[in-house]
Amino acid sequence: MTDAKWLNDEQLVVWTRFVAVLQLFPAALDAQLERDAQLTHFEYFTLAMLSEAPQRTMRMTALAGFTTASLARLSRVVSNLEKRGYAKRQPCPEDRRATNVTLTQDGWQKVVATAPGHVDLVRSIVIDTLTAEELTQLSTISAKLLSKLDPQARMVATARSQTPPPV
Amino acid sequence: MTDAKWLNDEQLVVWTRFVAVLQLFPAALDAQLERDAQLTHFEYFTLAMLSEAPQRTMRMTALAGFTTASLARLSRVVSNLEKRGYAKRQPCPEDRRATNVTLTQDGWQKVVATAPGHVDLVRSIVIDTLTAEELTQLSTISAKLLSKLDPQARMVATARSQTPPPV
DNA sequence: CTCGAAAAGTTGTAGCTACAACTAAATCAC
DNA sequence: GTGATTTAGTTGTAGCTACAACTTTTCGAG
Repeated sequence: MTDAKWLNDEQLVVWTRFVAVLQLFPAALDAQLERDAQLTHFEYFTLAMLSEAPQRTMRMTALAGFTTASLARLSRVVSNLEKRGYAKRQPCPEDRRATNVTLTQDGWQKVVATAPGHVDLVRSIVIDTLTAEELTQLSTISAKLLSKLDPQARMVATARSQTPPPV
Repeated sequence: MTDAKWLNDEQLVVWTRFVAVLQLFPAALDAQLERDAQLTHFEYFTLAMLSEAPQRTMRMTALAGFTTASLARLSRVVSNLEKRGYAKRQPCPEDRRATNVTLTQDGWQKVVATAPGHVDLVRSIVIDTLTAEELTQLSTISAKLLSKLDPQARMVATARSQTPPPV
């Protein structure tokens, strides 16, 4: 690895702060969504990704990529969403190993109903707090971190399309 | 809340990327520490904070502040660390509601042994990946986010002192 | 003083996640 | 073609965390 053993004071401050962000941010997202929509952030994000896919349908593996999750984790979460009527699984005709997940009408409406409040939170914490310049910086920095965290970039560039509900 | 309903494309990219970081970073930290030292990142961070406290001792509530955790969570983790001989609890004489946690000799050695490998990871993902300028930016941005995530700033500025093992 | 509220911790319970083991289908090599 | 490997997905199990309920002690008001 690298040579220097410890972090200097400045580096330590950055790191410590960032660790706090890593700790608090997911909790804040979960708290808002759980309170307002009885969804974890991961569940919401999964529904949101599905809502933007063509036909609102995606293969499990693709969805796992978009949500940066393991197939195991996604499988459990989709089962749960299915139980609640927000998603539906169907065997994929082209590849009989694969499974297609589709957002149901209820799932779509859930996303539509939930998105505004969630976007408000994201705006209030990130978008409206940082300057345009800082937002750009965060974008660049995140991309660099991701290149180390996920070298093969399984987490695709998030193909955009369609109309509303985004993240 | 704010008025605009959706995020524009740029904002969406930033947010999506950042969500991926939020997802992958903790997993990477846990994976390295679990593999090399049979510790979660939260456990390691707890030990590291203790290692820098005067007397290597802190009240539960203070430690909860430094680790940005709830008392409930910390209590369980400290119990576990105690079972493994890395920490020790003692009733606080000044306030009989309170509990002091102390890093044991074993705990200290665990931190000393674990820190280098962990610092390597942190360097390789963050410190060495970003330019000095970007590090400063990340620091500023993190501070701004924290001001929203934790307005009362329970998470103190991480009083520094003593010698090695830092984070 | 003394009573009600706040602070410091702990713990039961339910839900989520990681890891590993496992099935089934598609591919690749020869 | 046929067996070995890889890909897609599911599920058992153990461990971690959040939330809420509950003690015990301290503090503040009157």
